[in-house]
Amino acid sequence: MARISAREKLLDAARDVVRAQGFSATSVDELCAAAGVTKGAFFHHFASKEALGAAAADHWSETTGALFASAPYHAPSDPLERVFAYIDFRAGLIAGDLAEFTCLVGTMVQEAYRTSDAIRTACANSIFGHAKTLEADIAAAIELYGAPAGVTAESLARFTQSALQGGFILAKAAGNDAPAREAVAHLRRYFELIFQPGRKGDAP
Amino acid sequence: MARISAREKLLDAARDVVRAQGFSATSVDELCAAAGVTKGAFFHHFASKEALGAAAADHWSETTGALFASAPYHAPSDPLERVFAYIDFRAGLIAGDLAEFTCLVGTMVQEAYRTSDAIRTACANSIFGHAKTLEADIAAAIELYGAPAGVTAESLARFTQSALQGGFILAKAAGNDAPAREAVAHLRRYFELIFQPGRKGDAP
DNA sequence: GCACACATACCGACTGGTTGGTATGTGACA
DNA sequence: TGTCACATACCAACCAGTCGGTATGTGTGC
Repeated sequence: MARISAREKLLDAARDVVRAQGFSATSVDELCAAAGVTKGAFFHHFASKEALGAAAADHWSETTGALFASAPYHAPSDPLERVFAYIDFRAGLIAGDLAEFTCLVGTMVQEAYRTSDAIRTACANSIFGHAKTLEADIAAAIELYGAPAGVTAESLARFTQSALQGGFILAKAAGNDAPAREAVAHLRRYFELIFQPGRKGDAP
Repeated sequence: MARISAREKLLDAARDVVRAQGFSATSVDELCAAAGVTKGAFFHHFASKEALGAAAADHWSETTGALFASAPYHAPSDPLERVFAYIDFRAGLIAGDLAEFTCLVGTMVQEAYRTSDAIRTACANSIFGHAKTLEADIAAAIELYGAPAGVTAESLARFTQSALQGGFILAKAAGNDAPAREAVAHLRRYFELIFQPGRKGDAP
């Protein structure tokens, strides 16, 4: 029976509680209670609350990275199909409670971008690192099918994350997941229009 | 000499400090110091910190509402040109410090959507209310030029806000305004592709 | 195979400062 | 003279972080 370390339990608790309440509004005591560990354990593993925040962002990068790496959207042989499969996979993740499908690092970086460079950097690595995993497929799709002038794979990959993060904010405001689903649908249509056959003004 | 009331000063201070630090991380004392008023004045005007948050969101709706209402993007006679002029106007607002051009209510709703219904509602009214001001022009553009099946003015208006809010998050992560400008550029291209002449599959 | 030295993981009472909020006072103006 | 718009003083709860201590390994020399 593999026992879960206090560190792991705190990281998992941080993921859940921070997505529901935000980082600043969550106290160390609350985190410990949610994780079922003591304050001593907290400060044994993390030098400060800020360090826990940065570690939680790194942990998020690792767990979501593994989820996306093993996801089925990499299967199609056509790169453009893989991109659409990615978008559809993201749409499928939008289900259940808001705090379950929204983004930890998107939430944290809004609160801490100016007050904690450690957290800001860890969140930036998570978001832009994930965007980077899409670049190869998008670049191959552009190579194969062409794209309007000025469209680059890097920029397009980043925009997928902008659309998603923005959808999450509107979903939180609305109190339901509809705006997030809607944002993904528009994102998909944007890609369909960019790569539609017979679009004028560019060549593969 | 029109004296500015403590209430107004607190609302303005909240706008600036909350955009820089977040709502939870900002204390009432800090707000009072930034506004140059005492704690007595704070609780004379607001029943609680939460009430100040909701009032700040409402104040944001009013001031930004006035800014957009008097902006020059309403001038063109063609509705689609007005939509592009709006997008370009938004692009022009992205300048200077991150805390100066990012969105107060987008920041607040991420922190408070689950803990304060008053704040969540005020933020939702601000975001969706602003989106609503775009609907007439977008609907007229669809009427005039047609749009792909499934595209509605309401949904498209909301998506403009998703793209912007997401751009702000990535900008905060990056530490500069580039991702926000980039998001607006992609949003513009999406509209160009939706309304491009000769697109297949639909009629005006 | 066992004693010893040291390391890691954790515990929980405690502290000094901060928090949102309250109670009471005061000057200006109607 | 009353009431509105603030100011001052204060409080109990809570905050992040500390600290002395314990329990359980783990590698090493004999």
